[in-house]
Amino acid sequence: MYIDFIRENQVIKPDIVFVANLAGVSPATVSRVMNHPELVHPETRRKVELAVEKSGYIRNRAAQAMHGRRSATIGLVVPTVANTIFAEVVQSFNDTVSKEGFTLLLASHGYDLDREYRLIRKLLEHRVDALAVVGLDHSPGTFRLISGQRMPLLAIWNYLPDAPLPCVGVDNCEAGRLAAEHLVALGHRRIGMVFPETSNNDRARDRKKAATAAFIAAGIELPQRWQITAPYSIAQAKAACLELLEGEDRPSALLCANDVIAQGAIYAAARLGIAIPDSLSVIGIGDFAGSAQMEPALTTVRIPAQQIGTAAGEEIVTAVSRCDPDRMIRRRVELELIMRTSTGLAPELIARGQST
Amino acid sequence: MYIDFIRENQVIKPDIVFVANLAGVSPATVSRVMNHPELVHPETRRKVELAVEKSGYIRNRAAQAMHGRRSATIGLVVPTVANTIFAEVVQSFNDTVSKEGFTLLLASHGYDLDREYRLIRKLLEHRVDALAVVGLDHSPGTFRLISGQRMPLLAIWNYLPDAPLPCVGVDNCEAGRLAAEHLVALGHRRIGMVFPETSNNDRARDRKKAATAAFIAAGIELPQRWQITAPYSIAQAKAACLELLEGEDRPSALLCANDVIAQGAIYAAARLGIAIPDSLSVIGIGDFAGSAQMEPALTTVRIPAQQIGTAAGEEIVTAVSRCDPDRMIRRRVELELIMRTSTGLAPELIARGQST
DNA sequence: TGCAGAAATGAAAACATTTGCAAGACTGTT
DNA sequence: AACAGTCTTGCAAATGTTTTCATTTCTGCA
Repeated sequence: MYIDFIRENQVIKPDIVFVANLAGVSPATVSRVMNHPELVHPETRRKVELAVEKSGYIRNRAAQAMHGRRSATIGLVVPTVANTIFAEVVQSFNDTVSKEGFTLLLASHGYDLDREYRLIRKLLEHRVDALAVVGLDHSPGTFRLISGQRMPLLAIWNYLPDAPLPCVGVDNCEAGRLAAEHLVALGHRRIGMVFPETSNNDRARDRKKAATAAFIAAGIELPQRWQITAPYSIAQAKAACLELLEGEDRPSALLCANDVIAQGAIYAAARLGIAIPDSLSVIGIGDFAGSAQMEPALTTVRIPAQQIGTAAGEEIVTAVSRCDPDRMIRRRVELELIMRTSTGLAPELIARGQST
Repeated sequence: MYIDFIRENQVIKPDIVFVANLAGVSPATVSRVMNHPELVHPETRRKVELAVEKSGYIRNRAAQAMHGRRSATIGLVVPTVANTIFAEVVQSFNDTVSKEGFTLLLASHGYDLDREYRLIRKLLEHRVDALAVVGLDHSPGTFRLISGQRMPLLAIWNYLPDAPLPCVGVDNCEAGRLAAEHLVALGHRRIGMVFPETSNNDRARDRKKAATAAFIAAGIELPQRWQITAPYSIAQAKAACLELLEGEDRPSALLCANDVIAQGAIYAAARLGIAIPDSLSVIGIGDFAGSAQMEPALTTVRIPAQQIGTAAGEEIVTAVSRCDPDRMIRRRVELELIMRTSTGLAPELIARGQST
């Protein structure tokens, strides 16, 4: 099919002037057909489109980007895509911006903020039209880097009223508080918490702080031996919870940093034959895919990942098209406590209920 | 900090000539410092690096790509990233190519091959240095499009000895066969299968075909009422399995297209109080994150996603650096049956064992 | 000191496109 | 038929790099 364009054993990659010649017009006209079709006469347009078709021309975005125009790419930096956690938000964000003609440049740093800095630099080298990052916690270098650029930047997943960055997401403090208050309302007073290392993760940090505050406000003590650390991995969370739950002296409820950890906790309980929710309540945060279907179904604070991804995509697309990098929107997405069957009244209350 | 570079209220984005002037060298030298540092005198190099630092210069990959050099991007097209299915492979693929300085352009088509075509076109516009796609099933347009490009292309996830594309992955026929033979070996003869729509999904199709063949070879009939369809969603798979499993006339084993569906099946059984594996065996394919930790732990055919992602990343990086688009490697990654607690002897056999 | 060869640098062309400007081709009106 | 205005289109400059080639500078050796 492309045999016409092979000369002297050399494959000619059709460029805009090749197409122009083929159509009998100037390169400028071809460019206009690609970018502002309304400016060219319908008949000419048809001729050009035919030539494009015939030559198999694929326009070069690099050259376009070089001209100061848009690169039609958007950078997205996430801690990881391997877990369910961000996969959904990546998906819906991608869908949204893709619909508007943008392509996603994805980078993941594995909760390493130095690596994040380097990745963002690389994305800037590619002249992404906008940049989305997860969370509000970033290295000083990162903040310096992006403040030097005149480019829309958006933090997703987190919301804070006084965030230093435009953001679309949820209030993680509220998430922690909601989860804690639910356990308090059910009468639990012997409470364990399972969180990952919070030093590079503002989401986990906020949740933990707020949950702790809520418990203390309710006059509940949080013994150190029930505060454990596990990364966002079902396997490691399950292992950590097994250790915590075996033996007699265990909490009556577990507040988990997210649903992945909560899943691990539930499996650990199942393994040990601890009845949920009768002997142990487990609450997560996130409401990831599958949490609702588990048996027992997981009580959790729903973070509408899809909604966040879509909203973030919309915000970033409008920011790019308005060419207004300083638009400081902060959009808050609502949380919701989803009560399912993994939490129940504290065993103490049940016992008392039975004895009366 | 960048105040030096603001003139007449106009922010100057430092380009290579700006840096060159600042360092008192020519643009060519700056370019060399960035790309072939060994060619420039250490002292000059230091001066340039200082100027780069001072000006906050970020090199423009678009301009670089335009020069026919590499764009330093690799395109990856997946059906979806929302499920656990491909998330792991995306992650390890990204990690691998990122280590070599490439950035990932990600696109997802939601199992729509026409959309896949359009996305690939867009990636070509961005002049990705190489392209990876999932599976060997693609539209004729896609095949035509990529065969016209002289660019490394790699199919990941699937392996076929006579694949029309270079590929790195597993043999899905073998996966289906392994799963089926395991159930046969356990004595099951009343077998149900839960698969998604296979028209746009060669992986599911191969698995199903091979499993069916294995059952038939073992003289097992597959009544239509036990062959059900459910997409790769825990919720929908659970719903479909609930319907299949309630009532008396149900199979003794379920072969699921992947672990997501198997999870749904297990939850459905749990909901109905069907004992696994005593009354029902469930086998999946994939061994996704969490499958090992479930209670009961899922018996499955392990697809080493991480290994595939890494291997694919390596292959594609060498293909790019060798500039050899016609390198037709086909790399097969080994499957492994992982026996856990979700499968057991057929109830009929247990009963007979008890009666003797 | 002179010279060959190596090392370091600069000048300028090339890459594929977009767009401001200007010119040419129409349209309808007087 | 002349003219003003509107549509179309082409010319050419500009975009930010890389790289070839040529030139200059340096090094070691006679």
